[in-house]
Formats: sequence, C-alpha cells, structure tokens
Amino acid sequence: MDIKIAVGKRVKELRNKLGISQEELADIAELDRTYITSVECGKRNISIVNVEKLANALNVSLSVFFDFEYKGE
Amino acid sequence: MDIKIAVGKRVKELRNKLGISQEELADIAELDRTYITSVECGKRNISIVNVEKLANALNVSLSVFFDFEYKGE
DNA sequence: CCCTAAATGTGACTTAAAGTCCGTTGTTAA
DNA sequence: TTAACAACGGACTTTAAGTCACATTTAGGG
Repeated sequence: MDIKIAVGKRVKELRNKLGISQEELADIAELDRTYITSVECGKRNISIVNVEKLANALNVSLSVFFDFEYKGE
Repeated sequence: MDIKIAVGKRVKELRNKLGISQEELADIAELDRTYITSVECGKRNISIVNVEKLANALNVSLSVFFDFEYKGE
C-alpha cells in the first residue's frame, strides 16, 4: 500500500467522521476543491504544509492524523 | 513556529539519537546529503513520500515521527 | 595553536510535479 | 429531474525535488 493512498483514505475517513463535503473541507483548509479529490484518491504526493492544513481542518494533530495502519513498500 | 522548522528539528533530533551523520541518513533514505541539510534547517516544504523515507530511515513510524510539541501559526 | 578531515551549510540551477482554475461527467439520494 | 457531491480533464502557474560546486564549521591529533 502506497503512502499516498493511505493518506488519501485517512483524509476521507476523518472528513466523513466530521460529516462534511470535500468542498467544505477545501474551504476550511483553504485548498482547492479538485485538489482534495485527487488527494483522497491517492494521486498526490502532498507536502507537509498542506498535510498540516488538512489536519487542522479535520481537528486532529499530525500525530493522530498519521495514526493509521500502514505497511511500507 | 513554522511546521517546516519543527520537522527539521525533529529529523535532527532523531538522527542525533541514532548517532549518525546527515550523509549516513541520506544514504539510508536514498536522498541527497544537501537535501537532508536543507530539511533540517527548515528550508524545505517536504512531501509525504520523503517524510516516509526519513521516518523509515530513522526507525520510527509516521505517528511517532510527528509526535512532538508544536503550535501552529 | 595549526592542520586537516569530516560534517554541515549555502546559493543557484533544472526538471518534475504540486497545486489552481475552468468546466464536464458520473453518482446518489430526495 | 434535479440538486448536491465526487471524480475527471486540460491548461496553466508555482514550487518541491534533486543535484552541484563551493563555503563554513567542528573536533582531534600533532
């Protein structure tokens, strides 16, 4: 499992938990709507600044954000 | 405190804990030595793929890697 | 001290991809 | 059907990745 896929799933999971749309998340995080889609689909190698924006918007710390099952390679 | 600075300090902290040089870390993570330097100096908005490489090389999970004190803005 | 060798930092640069903005096309539920 | 949401696409600007030559700092040995 690719880390990009894992991060995408995590964003989607946390977003659904909050019950907000991609567009709402985009507004809160001040990122583009289409960008959120591509992140959730695991197509983006997201930078740390944007990971932080998303974690903030999703109301979790970075440590909690990255607290998911994941096997490298 | 900028997230880039915080990440840089964290890399340096974990690297020193392992007692290895930037060059050794660079070899393990398969990144350029000068790139490691600039990351540690907080000059790079590092992407998740490279964070993963560094966390692996430093023998910590992403969750542990990001488990440091940090205040946004 | 001086020497030097290892370690680290800097600036500049190319290129590959991030990220934005416009619209279109599924998909789903009401 | 329609309206909200999600995925996709092309075209575009911006920026991170990756590398290099060189400068500086550091630590010990003589």
